[in-house]
Amino acid sequence: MKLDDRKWMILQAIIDDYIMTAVPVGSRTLSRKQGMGVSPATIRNEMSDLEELGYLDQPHTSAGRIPSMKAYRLYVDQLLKGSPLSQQETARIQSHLNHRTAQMEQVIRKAAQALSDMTQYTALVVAPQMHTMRIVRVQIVQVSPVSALLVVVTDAGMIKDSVIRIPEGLESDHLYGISQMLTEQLTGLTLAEMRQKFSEIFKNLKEHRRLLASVLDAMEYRMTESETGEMVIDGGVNLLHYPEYADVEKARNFLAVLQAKDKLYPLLRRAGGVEFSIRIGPENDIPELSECSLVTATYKMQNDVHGTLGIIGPTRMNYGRVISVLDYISKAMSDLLSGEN
Amino acid sequence: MKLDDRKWMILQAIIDDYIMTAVPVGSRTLSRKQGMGVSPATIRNEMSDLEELGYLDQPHTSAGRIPSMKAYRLYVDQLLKGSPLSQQETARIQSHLNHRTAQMEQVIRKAAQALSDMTQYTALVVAPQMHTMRIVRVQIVQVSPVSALLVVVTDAGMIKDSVIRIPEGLESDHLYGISQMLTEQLTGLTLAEMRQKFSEIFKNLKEHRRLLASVLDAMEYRMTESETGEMVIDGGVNLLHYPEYADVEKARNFLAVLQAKDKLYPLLRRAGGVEFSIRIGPENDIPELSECSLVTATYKMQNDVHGTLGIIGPTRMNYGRVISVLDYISKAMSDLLSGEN
DNA sequence: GTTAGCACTCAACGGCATCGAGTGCTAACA
DNA sequence: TGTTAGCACTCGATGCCGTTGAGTGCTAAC
Repeated sequence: MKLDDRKWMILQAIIDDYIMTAVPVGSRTLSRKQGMGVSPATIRNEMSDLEELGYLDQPHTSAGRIPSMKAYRLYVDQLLKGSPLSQQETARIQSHLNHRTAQMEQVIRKAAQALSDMTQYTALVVAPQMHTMRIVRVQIVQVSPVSALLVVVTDAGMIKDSVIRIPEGLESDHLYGISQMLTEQLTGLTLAEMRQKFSEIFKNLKEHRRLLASVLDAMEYRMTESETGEMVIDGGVNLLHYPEYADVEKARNFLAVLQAKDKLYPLLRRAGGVEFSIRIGPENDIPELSECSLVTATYKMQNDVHGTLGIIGPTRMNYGRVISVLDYISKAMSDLLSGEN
Repeated sequence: MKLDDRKWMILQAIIDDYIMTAVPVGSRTLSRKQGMGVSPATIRNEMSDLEELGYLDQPHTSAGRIPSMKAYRLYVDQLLKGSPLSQQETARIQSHLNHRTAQMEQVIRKAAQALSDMTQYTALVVAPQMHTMRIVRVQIVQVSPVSALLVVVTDAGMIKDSVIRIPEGLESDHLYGISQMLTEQLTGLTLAEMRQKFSEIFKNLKEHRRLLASVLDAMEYRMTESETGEMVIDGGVNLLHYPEYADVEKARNFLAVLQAKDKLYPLLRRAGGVEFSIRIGPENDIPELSECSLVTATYKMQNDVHGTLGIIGPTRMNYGRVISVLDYISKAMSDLLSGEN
């Protein structure tokens, strides 16, 4: 049996309808739709075929049909034209993003807000992985007799700072000097390379060991922490609007998964690099999310460094819109982040 | 009619029971409890009195009684001894807090986690208000030819940084000098005073106007932003465990309120300063939270600067435990934050 | 190949009886 | 006078139908 034009049109109509209503769609409802010049009976025959082909499921005998995962797959692979956003919509996104967003963290947070606001699903945004970046500048700023702020700037224009404890009695000018030295020594190195370099520095330098140990410690911590640390989730509550989560139990489980960022993180990471990735239902490996789909896109910073942003929603999500929004926002983020910093 | 000892004991028992089970408690259930040496009939009489006195409500004729707001008020005012935490519990809190928490923001975030983890309710923590603090140090660190990191340290030991745009062609040493000047000029000033000082500086100084404008702009922004910006909420999902939120509608509304930080913020602020504040049901002014109670405590930084932390839970929350946990964590935070920074 | 007709299925809904925890009242008791 | 046993009553919760209606599959006619 082949998926001819009419079958394809009917399948498409079923998916569209189900995305809108979350209610199994029956032959009669479908035939009443304009443009569908056939009787319910005909549609029933086609539906029966589509079910046999694996594109439709039937919750129970006397209910309508719902699209199967296979149908969604086909749908997103073939059907998507990603209609461009209206001017009002792009303006709305810009109003989210344009408000004082210079810092990485803010860009990420605002982007997540924009995403969840525009799609009404749940948004995820992760920062680029630190350890692929190279150090460009290191600066230690004294903030009290015993503590300082360590500022590290990477080639992607990312700024990370951490409070470190310093030995008492160090002068501000001294720290400035050490900063210069560190910048000189570490420029161009990645995390892994940096660690090695540090043991060299340790060997050659007798002074300031405690200070340098603090610095190394903080740098390593910040760089690895960002593995799961720099993920922002927004609009988790949005999904509670959909009938799929009319049951509190389900809602709670879903929100609990969002809480466990360390489980979510690899999911986003894995999708990194590709422009778009769509995982429908069980295609994502978290069992609690087997009734959700995850759509991700990539944004870029300088030097080919990239991060990921994504949307989690019910499998019957509005893929077309989600892709349009992701597309627009990822580009907007890239612009913000790779512009002159 | 007076609230004699037996009435008081019965009321107490009802509240305790209701806190545990969320089910209206009846005379028979109560009489079966050990230590209650009277028959259900007697208890019924007492209950009837207590209802007349306004301490008990009856959802409907043939249900048990539930404590009224007035009862909770009495309960928390008189009954609370705040039993100290067990060693396991304090250890668990410490494991939340001790992990690399030097930075203000982290302390706040971790404290919120600890709070929600230990109580299983929803935790709120707000940072101290910036504008009560005084500037101790200002430092501008170049991070690229056109941008710099502005670091401001306050007398409470709080560190704020923001990326600012700087005119091209400025040298690192130059920025260092300007930082020194700014530190000198601004030390000891609050936000309001600072603004004035700046116009003075502007008058006397012809150079670097664009840079200084950026600095002022960023400082003002950061200081006012922190009004609602520095609030962390954790464990919003926790409340979905309680039968009060078995309805998704209610759950969603609750979570939506948490989203609107700007509404929550004044609530926490208002309670600032007092060691403990307990607002039961409608005593907090947010209608959506009229079935919740808010318990807050205060933590201190250096120089009498203080922030607030609090718990939101159902009115039938375990006040005793909540107070114990708040007490412990607020003290732990104070220790962390007012220690040598 | 399409459509009308028809018997069949099954979740959803509403009515109805039952159950049981709880109450208030009264009368007996210490 | 306070306490308790007994009893009729209330009312939400639960479970059991019967009905309804959207939907299906099959068959026969167009």
